[in-house]
Amino acid sequence: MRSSGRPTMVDVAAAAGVSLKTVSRVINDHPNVDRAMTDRVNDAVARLGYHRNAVAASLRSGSRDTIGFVSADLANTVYMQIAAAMSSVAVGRGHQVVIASSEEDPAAERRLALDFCQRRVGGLVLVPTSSDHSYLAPEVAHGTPVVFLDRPGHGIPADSVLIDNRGGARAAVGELLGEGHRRIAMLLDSADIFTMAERRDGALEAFALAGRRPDPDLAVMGLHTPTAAREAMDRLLDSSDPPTAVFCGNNRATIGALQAILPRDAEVAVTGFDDFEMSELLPRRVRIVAYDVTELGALAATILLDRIAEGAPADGGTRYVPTRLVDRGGRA
Amino acid sequence: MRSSGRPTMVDVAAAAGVSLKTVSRVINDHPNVDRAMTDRVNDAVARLGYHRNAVAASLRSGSRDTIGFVSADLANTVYMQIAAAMSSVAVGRGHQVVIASSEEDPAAERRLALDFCQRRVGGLVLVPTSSDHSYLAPEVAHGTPVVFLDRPGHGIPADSVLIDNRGGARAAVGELLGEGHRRIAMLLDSADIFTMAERRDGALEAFALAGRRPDPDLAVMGLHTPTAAREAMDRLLDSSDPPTAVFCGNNRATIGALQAILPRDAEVAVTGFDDFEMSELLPRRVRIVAYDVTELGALAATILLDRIAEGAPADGGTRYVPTRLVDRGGRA
DNA sequence: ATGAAAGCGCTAACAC
DNA sequence: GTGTTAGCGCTTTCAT
Repeated sequence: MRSSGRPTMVDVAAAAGVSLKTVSRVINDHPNVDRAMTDRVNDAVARLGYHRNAVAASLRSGSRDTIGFVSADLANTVYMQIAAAMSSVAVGRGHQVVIASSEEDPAAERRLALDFCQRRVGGLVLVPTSSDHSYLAPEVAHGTPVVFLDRPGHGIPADSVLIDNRGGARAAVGELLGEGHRRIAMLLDSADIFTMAERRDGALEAFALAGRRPDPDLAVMGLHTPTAAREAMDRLLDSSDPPTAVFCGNNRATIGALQAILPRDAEVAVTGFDDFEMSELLPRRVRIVAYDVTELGALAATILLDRIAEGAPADGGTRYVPTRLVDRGGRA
Repeated sequence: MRSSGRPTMVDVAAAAGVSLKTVSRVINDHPNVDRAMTDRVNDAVARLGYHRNAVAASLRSGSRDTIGFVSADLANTVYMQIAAAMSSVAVGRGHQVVIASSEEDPAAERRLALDFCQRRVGGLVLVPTSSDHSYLAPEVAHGTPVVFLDRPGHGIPADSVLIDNRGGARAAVGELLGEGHRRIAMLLDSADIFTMAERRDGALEAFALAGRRPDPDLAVMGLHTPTAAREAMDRLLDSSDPPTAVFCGNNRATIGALQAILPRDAEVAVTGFDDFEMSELLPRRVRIVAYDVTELGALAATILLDRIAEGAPADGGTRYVPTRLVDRGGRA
């Protein structure tokens, strides 16, 4: 073995008295290697404590068995669950997942995505923060497929995996309207966020289908935190003509609304988008527009791995993960 | 540019009419490069759409700016939060994080950890599943530091970052005893799990400090799911002499216990280890032994990156993340 | 301040 | 079935 560092295939070959190529064949489980040779090589490997250098291998072979996941916000448990689901699928197919978070910063997204490309990932899953992904065009052209997750991307051919935001919101608000609710509050984050705009539009579709118009005073947008949602809900409840129901655009809004509603035991039907841990333990009935987060991640990973395997460019197709309206809480 | 594939530094050098080395210097922001040269190179880079190949660079330089995280169970939101915190710290220090999950399978842990080493990660953070990590001894000896997270590892020099399980449990049960509770149930997972054994021992210490003995009939172990915990709690509540308080060893146990307690509105003081999303919305007071999950991940990443930076082997030290007893719920 | 040559550790061609 | 040779794309001497 060379004086410094770990043993290499050359060292193993020397120790086993065979050629470098034979060692490579044994290490990579190639067929057509003589049994005796294999044993001699394996002996030397064990003796020297040899481990294959995957970096060198992938440089030479051009193999790229890593996929990069650029989340928009890893603090959000939903994206972490997605990352976990992706990792599970990827590892099962001989890949691994590298994660990073743009923290909703377009510049960071770009930096991280291009950095992954420099490291020669086999493909990228992106939760878009920027509105233009043409900076990735050269990478896609050179064979790095991209899958957009949760939000659509722009400027490159890529697949997308989205939630059926519109349908979920339409079903939720539709059910409230069907039950006779007329004063339905809406607590939403900014409409600049794709999912929020979609959910709002779905809710409006439900009003239209019921032949009704939403009361603009009951719709509050730009709520980014549970606290903001709680304060908005408090104001609505304190008004002279409070809502009888509320539709919350994401789980932060739902949490905030409940923080306002529960202490005063207000009679408001609560429906929210996004399920959350422990929702079943809530002290009152809450309806949730739920979807299979694991499916979202697994689907994105599967599509990406298929693209990598087939070496074909993305066709720009969009897959929607369905939602369903479920009952939570109310058991206490 | 060569016929196939992406442009390389050689292509850029030819296009700019400079040497390969000059290109390398410009790309890597070396000082002492003439302004005119820099411009010519940058021109060629832009024209050819050149991107650095980080795989080739790290093969030659031996740099290793990735850290591997082998979680025991990525479906567990706590480990996902930890991964997110690690990624955040690592990216801030020019590294990236690769994640994988052993799913509590020692063989998988070994396979994943060694696979990361083949890919020449700069270091490993491991949530141990196996009880012997000597399989990593050659890697550690060759300069790959290891940090154990949440559970101690064995057989190699490595740092550890653990929660103060014992102290947290002692404080929680101690407070219940101090309030006069004498029939305190304990719902725990298997004692084979390090954290469970520690939490149980901490609870027993509290009893000892109070000069009391726990009732063995009230201690249920091996509860792996919320459902199992709920059934156990139901049985205890149905018994002739039910407990007046319960200490739950993890958040799954807490959830199960609440699922039993809330519907029947039983008068049982609930204390549980591990905080969870939405715990503040619970319809009754619940005390939680909480800790800063982000700190746990950030600490592990920081220690590992320091080891990598200093090139020094681990000293086998253990850092404890403190716990604190907090009040949750009871606002409704 | 710049360049020429060597080589990181491995796999892909091609011989034999 | 096995060995020889070349070279992946870059960084690192060392020379100029």
